[in-house]
Amino acid sequence: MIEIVPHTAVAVDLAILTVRKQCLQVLVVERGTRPYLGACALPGGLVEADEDLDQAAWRELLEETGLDAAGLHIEQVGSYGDPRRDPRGRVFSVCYMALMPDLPMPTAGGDARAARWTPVADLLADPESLAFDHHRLLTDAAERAHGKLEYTNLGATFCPPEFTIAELRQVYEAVWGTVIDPANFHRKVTSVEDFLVPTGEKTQRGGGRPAALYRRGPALILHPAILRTHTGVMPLACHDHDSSPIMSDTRN
Amino acid sequence: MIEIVPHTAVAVDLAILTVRKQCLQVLVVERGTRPYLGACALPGGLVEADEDLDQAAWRELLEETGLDAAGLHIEQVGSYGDPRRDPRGRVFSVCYMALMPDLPMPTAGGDARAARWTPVADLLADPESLAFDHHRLLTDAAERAHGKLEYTNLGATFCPPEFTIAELRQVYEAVWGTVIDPANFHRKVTSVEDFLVPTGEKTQRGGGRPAALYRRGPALILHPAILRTHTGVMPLACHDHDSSPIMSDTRN
DNA sequence: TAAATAGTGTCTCTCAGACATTATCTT
DNA sequence: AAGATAATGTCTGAGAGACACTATTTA
Repeated sequence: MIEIVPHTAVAVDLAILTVRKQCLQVLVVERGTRPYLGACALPGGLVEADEDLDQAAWRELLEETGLDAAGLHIEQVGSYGDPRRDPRGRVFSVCYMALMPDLPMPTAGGDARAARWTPVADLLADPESLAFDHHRLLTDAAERAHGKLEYTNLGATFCPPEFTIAELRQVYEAVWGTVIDPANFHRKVTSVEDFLVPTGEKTQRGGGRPAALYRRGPALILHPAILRTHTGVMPLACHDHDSSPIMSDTRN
Repeated sequence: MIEIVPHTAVAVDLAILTVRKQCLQVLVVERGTRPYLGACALPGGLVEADEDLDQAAWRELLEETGLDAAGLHIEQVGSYGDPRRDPRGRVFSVCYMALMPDLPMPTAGGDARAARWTPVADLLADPESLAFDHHRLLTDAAERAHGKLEYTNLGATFCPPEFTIAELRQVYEAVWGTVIDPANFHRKVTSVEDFLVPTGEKTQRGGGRPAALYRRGPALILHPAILRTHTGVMPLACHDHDSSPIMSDTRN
């Protein structure tokens, strides 16, 4: 019954997202082989013989970032199977989205390819900015991330383990490209049950009154969702277009 | 760079959903080959050499239902790649969800397998009810359908081209397993811009005052979403567990 | 002190849910 | 007339957005 399609490969590609410098950024690698030699692409690789798709995605994430799973979120976005999407042959690709805080990467990953953070908006603005059909993959991943923030607590996965409400708000503003009223945002996120857990500590990272620190709470689904109608639209451009290699990492 | 994983096949499986007899139902086929000979499964098949995933899904839908695309909605749900999900070898599967009105099927499909509508709730209640990992595929597809009704106008794809608001409401009640206040539902769907287009005609399908007929409007995204908090929960059981073959179709 | 940021209070508007009321058909 | 269903009206409470105001830090 099953007839094997010849030369069929299945790959997993990752849209590893973070918020750096008030801006949604994605980890891209510079390709060291043909085709698309020298072009940017989402990191990824073939699924191994005894691997599940999720396992392959976690393995790729570890290889690229050197970071372990701790607190990260990973989620399948979709699959892509155009017969001509890879000139070398039939390669199906499953795209995963990973959300992580703006961490300094321990290593540059297993292979020698240069990995760098790049603003998502810049890549989405140019359909030719990424190899293969990765522009479409990134479009879908960014849209998924946008939607997930509305009705889940995944925004906090972009923050360090302890964070202020202002830091969380800046995540939402970066992902959505909007300006959010600080007062209303504060009231909203603190009123939703189990969304935030106060640590009792305070920080003076900013210039003004110290802010309370929170951890991500156990609530997964937000009800009602955070977003209704959005009013203020922020200039989507990032303040800093630095696509620095992840070795020379600087926290902001 | 690319090393082909041996014996890799990619299939597309379909969760073809409809609302029949006040109940969300899915088209299942009886397997005519091993493994899982005689068991029920979601219809599907291998992606052909020159096909995109979406094309393969549309082709399978046509083969199973004999119906053309007219007004139907199809959407990728997810991909499944457990190495042991198919005992014959490595088969990745991409699950698609299709939504259609309760139509009499022109033919029983290309092959001789018996295709029948079955209540989704029955299948979900028993993890062993479907072959392979299709119980999980159906779980994910049903959850996707549930969510999509909240913030899109896809509920209307379960209805015939012209429908009454009561018929649309019964779709929502069937998919969500809830009781919805007819008055509030009427006010909601008629107030959302471009959600429904009145035809100007009326029908007397019911016993009371004739209802106005509508078509599905051009609005794709509902804002705000229909569902907030749900109160009334309906008994999920279907009034009729008839899993009649699609040849002997009776409209309700 | 001024500037900056954190956090609270309050007003208004929209909308969901509950439910009464009216409208129009069949029997 | 009685019953059924369609459609509208009205009240209430929850919550979003706007924005004034207070609180607590640094320069």
